[in-house]
Amino acid sequence: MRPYSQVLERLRASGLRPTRQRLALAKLLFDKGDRHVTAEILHAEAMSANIRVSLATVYNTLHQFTAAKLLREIVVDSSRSYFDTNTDPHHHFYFEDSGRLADIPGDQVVVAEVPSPPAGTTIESVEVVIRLAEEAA
Amino acid sequence: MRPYSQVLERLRASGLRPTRQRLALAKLLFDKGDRHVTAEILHAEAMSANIRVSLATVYNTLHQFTAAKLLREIVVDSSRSYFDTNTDPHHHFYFEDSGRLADIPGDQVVVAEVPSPPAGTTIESVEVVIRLAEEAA
DNA sequence: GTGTTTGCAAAGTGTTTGCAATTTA
DNA sequence: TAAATTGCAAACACTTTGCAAACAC
Repeated sequence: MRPYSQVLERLRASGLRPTRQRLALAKLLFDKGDRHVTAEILHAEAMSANIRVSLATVYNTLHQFTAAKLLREIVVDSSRSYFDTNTDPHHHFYFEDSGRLADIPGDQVVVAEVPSPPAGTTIESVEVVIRLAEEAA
Repeated sequence: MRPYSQVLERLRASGLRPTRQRLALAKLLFDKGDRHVTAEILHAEAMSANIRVSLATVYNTLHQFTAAKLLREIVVDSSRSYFDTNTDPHHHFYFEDSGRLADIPGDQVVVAEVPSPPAGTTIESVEVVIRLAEEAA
């Protein structure tokens, strides 16, 4: 977890001014434990919390937070971007029917034998996504 | 590898008429070994091969082939869809700078300890993507 | 002939951008 | 007050859709 109190210093360290919008979005993101949000979800939450923020600013903020390593972007759906408040290396369940994303807890997935990267490249990340269908087999 | 010769029967089995466009696209896809294409790439290839196909038909065909299990869709980039002619379970390197996708050969990645799926769900697939940055560390 | 498929152009969706007005330091 | 940030609307890239013409069986 990344307490909201750390956010202010993190923003400063990244040269991001702690504006009303950024602080409010940070509060929504980091006050409730680990979360997976899309821009649209976060914008809707801000609206219901009576925070006036444009969708464009939500997009900007999500990307700035990602650059500041407060968030991690997760690619599971070619039509939407997800952002994860848990930036530690870990993996995901993706519920295909509902579009929900969930962390796979702890070390429940282990990738053994990671291959060495092709010459001239470096491994940025190793991501495991387990796609799930709702309903039993 | 899935020889082109099997395609015709596969199409019939899926209730897809072997039209000029579908056969030509199948030839492009399956005659050259394992491939990773986007709709735009395949359309461009068809154009240079003097095959008259609209982009809309390329999209339709890619989805129909995917439904017929001749292709597998790979999600690595939230702005483009990739299709893989290798439908066997396997994993991928993704070259973030160039947008290229490559199979990780054989058993060079092993996911040990796949967690059991949450109640009421079935595992559809386990996908590993190793994201690569070009240039050495 | 009948139902399927195609191609086009228009519509759709999620995301980004240009720029004037506003806010922060 | 200088520089950063916001909000809006327009622009964007990729993908899907509606429908008449062309095609497969």
